[in-house]
Amino acid sequence: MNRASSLESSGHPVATADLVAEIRDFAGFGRATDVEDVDGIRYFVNEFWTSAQRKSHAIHEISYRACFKAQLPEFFIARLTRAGDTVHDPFMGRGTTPVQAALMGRRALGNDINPLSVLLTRPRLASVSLGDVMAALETIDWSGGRIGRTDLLAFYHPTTLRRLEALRAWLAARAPLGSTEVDPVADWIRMVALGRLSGHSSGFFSGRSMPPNQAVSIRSQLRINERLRQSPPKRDVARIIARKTRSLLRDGSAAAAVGSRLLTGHASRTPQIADGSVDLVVTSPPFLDIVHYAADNWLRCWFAGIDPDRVAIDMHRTEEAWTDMVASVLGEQARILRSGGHVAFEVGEVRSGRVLLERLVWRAAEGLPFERLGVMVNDQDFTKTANCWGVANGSKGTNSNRIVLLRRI
DNA sequence: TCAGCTTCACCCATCAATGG
DNA sequence: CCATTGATGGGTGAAGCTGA
Repeated sequence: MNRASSLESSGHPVATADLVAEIRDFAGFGRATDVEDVDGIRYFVNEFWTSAQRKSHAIHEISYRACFKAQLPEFFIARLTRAGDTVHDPFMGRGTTPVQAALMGRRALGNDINPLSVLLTRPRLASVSLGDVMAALETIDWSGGRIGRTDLLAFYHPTTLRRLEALRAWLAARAPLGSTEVDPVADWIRMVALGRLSGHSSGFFSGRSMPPNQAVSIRSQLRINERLRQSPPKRDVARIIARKTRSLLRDGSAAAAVGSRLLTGHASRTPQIADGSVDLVVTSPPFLDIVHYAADNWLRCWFAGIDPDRVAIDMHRTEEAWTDMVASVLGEQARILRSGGHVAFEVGEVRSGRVLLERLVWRAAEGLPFERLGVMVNDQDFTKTANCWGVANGSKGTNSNRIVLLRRI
């Protein structure tokens, strides 16, 4: 079958015969790809997708620390798969890859060590409507909540906290953790609530706080309250959930994702996925010890009823340990990929560009059944949270997507 | 034991861009 | 107009390490 010349119904060209040629010849933003060899690795530098914020499907817009733009998986899914093919992300985070795959009619697989990932991703692979959500919110007894943790009053007005406790109890009955029999509407409501727990506007349950992708400690919140002379305002939890639901669904939802599967475990051990059953892997691992997922997620763990101490998120401090981790994950991807399938493995520059993680990934792939096609660098300006500590955008931290491209032999 | 050094743990609390 | 979004790193002091 000549995949290179076929076009699927969505209009995306599929399964290019030569990904490297397409990247080399790419000029979608009026700029030619800069190709250079550094220490035997071929780099392709260009702007490959838009740098503008919020240009992908609205259903992606849930808060999570460290997530790539949906345009990244879209770029590879469009070129390397066709409708019905299987796409996997072993480090799915908020689930950008599986959700984008489902939106494009692919079978979506995903995994993450953090149990929050399934809670944030699964509801967006189901078919839920605003009407379903509004109706369910009507059935909740909002006055029935009992405050368990008074320290959370640093974030919430007592009435808000009682409402959140009522919602937690309702969720525990309708969509218990670890159960496969969850009510998809309750599952959706929990996903939305997890993104509204803290923030800096009236669309969040808390008083003014840091953005919800990095919840501050109780102590810090008390200091913020003092400095701003605020006490947390009363919030209409149901109204906030309804409003965010409307926003998330404004572009529609994923057409009931067929055969999707989400796992909670190590990226290097996914025995639930059969040998040779995957067409494309698009992923991005944690970058060394840069992002502290456990600390960021304490408030969400409370809401969801997850014991944060039981979430064993590995931190790889040294480059050697990190490279070993990547090698074991790539070994597992080699097992589940079909011959001719691809891996797009994204990293960023860390430690002010002194550590080039893509070189470590390149080395980790050595000896595995992969053809190493090169490193694609998506180079563009964007703004980020580091501004709040006076770190200028574009100067420090991660400012580009660097994607190691592999083809399964 | 201790000086001298390195590493670790923790704290901090924006603003530009975009879309409704 | 206003709500919402976004892959930190430098400063600090404690703790750890090394060699005499």
